[in-house]
Amino acid sequence: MSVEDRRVKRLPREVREKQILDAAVQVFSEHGYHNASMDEVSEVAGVSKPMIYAYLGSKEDLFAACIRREANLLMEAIVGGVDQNQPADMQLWMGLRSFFEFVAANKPSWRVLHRQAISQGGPFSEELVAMRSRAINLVDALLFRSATRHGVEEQHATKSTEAMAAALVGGGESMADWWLDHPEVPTRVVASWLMNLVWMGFGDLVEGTVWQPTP
Amino acid sequence: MSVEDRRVKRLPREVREKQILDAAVQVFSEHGYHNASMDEVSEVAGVSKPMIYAYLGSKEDLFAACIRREANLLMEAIVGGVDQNQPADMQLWMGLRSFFEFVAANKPSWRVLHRQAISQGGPFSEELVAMRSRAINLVDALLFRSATRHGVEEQHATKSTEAMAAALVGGGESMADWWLDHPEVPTRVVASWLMNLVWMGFGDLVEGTVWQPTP
Amino acid sequence: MSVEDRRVKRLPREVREKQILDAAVQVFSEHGYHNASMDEVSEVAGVSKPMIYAYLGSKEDLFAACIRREANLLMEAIVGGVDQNQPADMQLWMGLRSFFEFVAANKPSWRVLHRQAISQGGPFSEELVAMRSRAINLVDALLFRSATRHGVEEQHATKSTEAMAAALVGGGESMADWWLDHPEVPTRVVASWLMNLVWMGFGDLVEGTVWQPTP
Amino acid sequence: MSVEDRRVKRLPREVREKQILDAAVQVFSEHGYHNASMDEVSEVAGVSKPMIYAYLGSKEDLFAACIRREANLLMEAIVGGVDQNQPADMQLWMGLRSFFEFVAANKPSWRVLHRQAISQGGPFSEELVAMRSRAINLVDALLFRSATRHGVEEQHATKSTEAMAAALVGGGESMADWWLDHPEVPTRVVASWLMNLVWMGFGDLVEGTVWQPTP
DNA sequence: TATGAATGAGCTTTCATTCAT
DNA sequence: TATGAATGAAAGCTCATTCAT
Repeated sequence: MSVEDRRVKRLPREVREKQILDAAVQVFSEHGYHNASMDEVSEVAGVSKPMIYAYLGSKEDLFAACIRREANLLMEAIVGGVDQNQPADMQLWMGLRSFFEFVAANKPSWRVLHRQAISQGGPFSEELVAMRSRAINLVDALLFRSATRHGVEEQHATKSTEAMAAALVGGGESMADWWLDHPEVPTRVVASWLMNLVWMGFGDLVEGTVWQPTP
Repeated sequence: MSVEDRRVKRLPREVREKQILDAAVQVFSEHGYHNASMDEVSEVAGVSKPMIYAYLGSKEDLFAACIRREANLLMEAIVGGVDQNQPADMQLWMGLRSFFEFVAANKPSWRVLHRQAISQGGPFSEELVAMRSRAINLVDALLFRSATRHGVEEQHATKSTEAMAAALVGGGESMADWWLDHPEVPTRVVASWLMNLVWMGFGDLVEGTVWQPTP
Repeated sequence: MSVEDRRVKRLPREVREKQILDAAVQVFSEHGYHNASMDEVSEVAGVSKPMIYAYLGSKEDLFAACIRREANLLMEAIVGGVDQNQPADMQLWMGLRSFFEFVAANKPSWRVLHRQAISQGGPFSEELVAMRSRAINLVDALLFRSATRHGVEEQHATKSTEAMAAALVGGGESMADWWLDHPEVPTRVVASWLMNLVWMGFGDLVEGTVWQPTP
Repeated sequence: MSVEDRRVKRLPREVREKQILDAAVQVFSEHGYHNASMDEVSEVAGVSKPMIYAYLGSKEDLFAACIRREANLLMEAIVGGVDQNQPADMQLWMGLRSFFEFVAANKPSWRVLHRQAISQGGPFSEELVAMRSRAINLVDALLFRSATRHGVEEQHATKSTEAMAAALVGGGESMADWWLDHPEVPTRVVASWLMNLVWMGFGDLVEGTVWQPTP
């Protein structure tokens, strides 16, 4: 019996669950949530449909499980890449690098997270919005701490840093998307562009150098 | 036949098409592309399904038509809000303001464009990517002109400004989304945050003030 | 085009609904609720499944509609066969005859009502129990009126006549079932057996002739 | 291994079979034949599914085994409650009492027998009809003996007593059902109602007091 | 032009049943 | 003996799409 046997039998539950989730991420990332069929997932996973339902539940459940797993992996990658003892700018920089590296190494995961999850209402957005919030909060904390440390009033800082964090996260997502079509650019470079854009602009703002429309 | 009849007959094609597209945008924005049914579109439009197929083609065609129309409206709003004779920063500023105002005034359109269109593969991404490209190019042109004018080498500027433009557009989209949940913040303020973030950071970059990781 | 064309096209809704209900009664009576498949119903009806769902709703709804229709037909047959101006015994007699005649003429209806409906919990039992109640009440009213007229105390009569009515209805159902296997016996005769059994025994009871266990 | 282990291993076949049948009766009575799943039976029984198949065969077989067992219990209860040396009326009376007492003491059994078994075609009706026949024959024998003893011609008695026995059994079933919703009425009372209804009416019939429609 | 009537095709989900250990 | 792991097969339901009028 070859080691490569596509259809291995009687595996423990854990292993099968991983197989299924892997297949699901792949299929969802290729066709999108709605166009993906459970048949294809089962085929790719090398597992019959009833097993999927027995282990992971409905299609919705399966998709949610994918999102949860991938979102956790992504956040772990980012947080794991950051040294909390470093200054704020270095933390942001390392976070960005980790983010782009994760995307580069896990394109299907990213597609599921970015494209599919957002567009499906209710049940999933919760999972997704939760992760997005974590990311935004992470960045927001950095910005906020940095801003107040430079003398900006707390009250004034609160909302603007949150919105900027949202913009940064969104900008990162957008750049990651752009990068999918320009893979020849090293992720390091892409990260540095975003870093510069955000950190310098933010620094200026904190120091009172503000752009204002000429009236 | 009373003047009040909801279902008016024998209307010219243009009017019918508008009715249908309006209904489609509404329905797609509420339920998403896949969960939207042609039945509901026809019901909301007050037009029978065969008419929809006769005038706008398949569901895909209909969705594409929605995107095209809304994307054009959005781009027209942005371009129309910008005075090409103004300096680059003012153009960007007015563009941003117009963008956020459009979103505020056309939430369903925005939802269709931002959430639904992105997540559907192939057929639509073309329409959508086209519009996104127009937006990115618009911004890129501003940045590029400004960068080279300040002495940055063209070759070096090309990719970085494009990526930054992508980041700006993505950041704008993300902020627009954030704003949907914080409508009490005036769009003017949101626009100014993004403007500052981008323009100042970009200015520094152009002038050689660059953030670099401490090695 | 032959008049006998199995698949006639573009019929008005009413006609299709009747076709579908007819087919459903037949199929449900043959295979039972659960073993009946919507595919077979659609095949027998000469109508595609989507029409069934469009017109009659889910399988449950369809079954409920069958029961409702057949139950009404049965009750109408019984009530229609009874002359309210006749004395109680004649009313009961005519009701019994009509009942057995209906069963003889509509065996599938009866199977659906008697065998299938009872065994399916909740949703249907309501429809069914409603009809059964009507039947029991009908009989109960006859018995009760007759009993009190003969001097039995109201309070005492209430429960016993209701229970007896239940027994009569159940006995009727049971006899109808028995008759399905002995169709050579005229329904008239079967009806007379039940009539005698019930009416005579009831009459004795009313007159105080009571059987009691010898202690 | 603790004495308290729910799941005891290596039990003799008899015990396992009883466990399984008990569980099956419970589950079938709760959900009905079709809605009951083998999974639930195995869960309730505390026995894995393969064991069920090994011991009792398919779902149909299992159900048939339930019916057989419960039917036998019921018939044993009835027969065991009757003293064959008593006169016919007392035998009938004791039988009725035993019947209602069994129903009161074994509601799940009764539900399986009365509601579930009847509605499932072919395979089970045989088991069920067999028991029903035994009951009808039992009653029929009593009635027939009593009728011929009173001078009714055998030929004439044959069919009518059989049909009446069917009616009595059906009436009993129906009353048992009625009683499930009126448990405050003592079974003794219910039994006496049915006894009077049947015995008195039958007695009249035997003595030539016959109800006849006025022409 | 306009539509009620109609369907092919496909999807998710469930279950009785059986391997392999 | 006993079971966790696994599946073939089918059922209910929906939807985009098109006739026939």
